[in-house]
Amino acid sequence: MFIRRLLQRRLGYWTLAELDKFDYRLLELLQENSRLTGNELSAKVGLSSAACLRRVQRLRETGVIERDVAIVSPKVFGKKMMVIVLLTMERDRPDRYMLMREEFGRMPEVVQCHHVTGAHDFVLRIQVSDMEEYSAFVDRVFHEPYIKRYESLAVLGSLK
Amino acid sequence: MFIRRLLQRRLGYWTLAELDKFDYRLLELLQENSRLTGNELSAKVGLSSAACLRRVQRLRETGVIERDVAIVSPKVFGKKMMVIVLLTMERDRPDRYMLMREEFGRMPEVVQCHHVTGAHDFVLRIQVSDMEEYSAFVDRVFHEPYIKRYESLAVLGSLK
DNA sequence: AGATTCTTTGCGAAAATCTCGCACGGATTT
DNA sequence: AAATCCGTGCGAGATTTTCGCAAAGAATCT
Repeated sequence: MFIRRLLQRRLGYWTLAELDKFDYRLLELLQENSRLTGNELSAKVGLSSAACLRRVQRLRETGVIERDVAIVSPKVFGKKMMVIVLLTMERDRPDRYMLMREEFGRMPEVVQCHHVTGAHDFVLRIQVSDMEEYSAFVDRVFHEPYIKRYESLAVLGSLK
Repeated sequence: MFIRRLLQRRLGYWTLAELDKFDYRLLELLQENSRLTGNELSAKVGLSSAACLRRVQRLRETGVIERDVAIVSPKVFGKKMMVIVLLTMERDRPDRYMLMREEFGRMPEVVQCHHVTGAHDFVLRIQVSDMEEYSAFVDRVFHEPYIKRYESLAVLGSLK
């Protein structure tokens, strides 16, 4: 177990080798439910409560656990409609890519944004309340000269 | 505020009308960081710590907050590669849709699965460690008679 | 309007949970 | 073999959450 600290100190961040089976088990559990208490973790992992919490604490500090979030039922925000958009940009404006990403990051409708290879450039996941809102969004965002084409896929149902 | 409990009792679950601005603010905050303490929430929301926690407790009980999860850096699990797949199925096998969804649900590589309208039928988000693993996944899953076409978009970078 | 009922709030005590120092034991280095 | 470096469990102390209670606000009823 000596490796842990050593590598952490030298590299300043974690690499795979430093996590043992306990860490993986903890991550697995917390990924499913981050509100498990020290005692609950202890029972499932086989370490004392304190040991579990210390490990979790370090996983957080070192960025292995990036953050903890509450998953809110989408219905609540009335954003019942989800759309996946395949976006193709004009090839002559590569400088636009970074700007686009930043802009997408600030738009509340954009739940996810992936920059991809292949026939398209971006895959966006959009969450809106209805078609009207989506339509407005499209007009506002996608009718730009450097956007060549966009394809909207309305989501009928999702898993995970 | 009387509406809250009333509807809750009658319907057994929450509807939009029952959430006030405080609830929305709390949800907004917890969606970003679910580890905020009562005092921190109190300061940002303008209610007492106890009131905040009581509300959050209820949001959880009633399913408005579905669950809390830790977000683990994908690098940690060695799943460094993300691929988005646009899947088109043969039109004559609508019965396959449900089965597919269930199967995707059980595959650990499939992080997300959306059933969509339009030119494609499914949009999958796949997380694997390398091209080799992805290749194996494709061979195993996509080479089925009822799958007409699939398009893989490798993710270069993501937001959110 | 006024009385009644139901709900939420803030406060503060009690319970639960987390953090931290400490001594011990196993592993690695010298 | 001695010294050093973790990680562990234990337990005290700190922090956080839960809960009961009285008071205040709304909604409902007369």
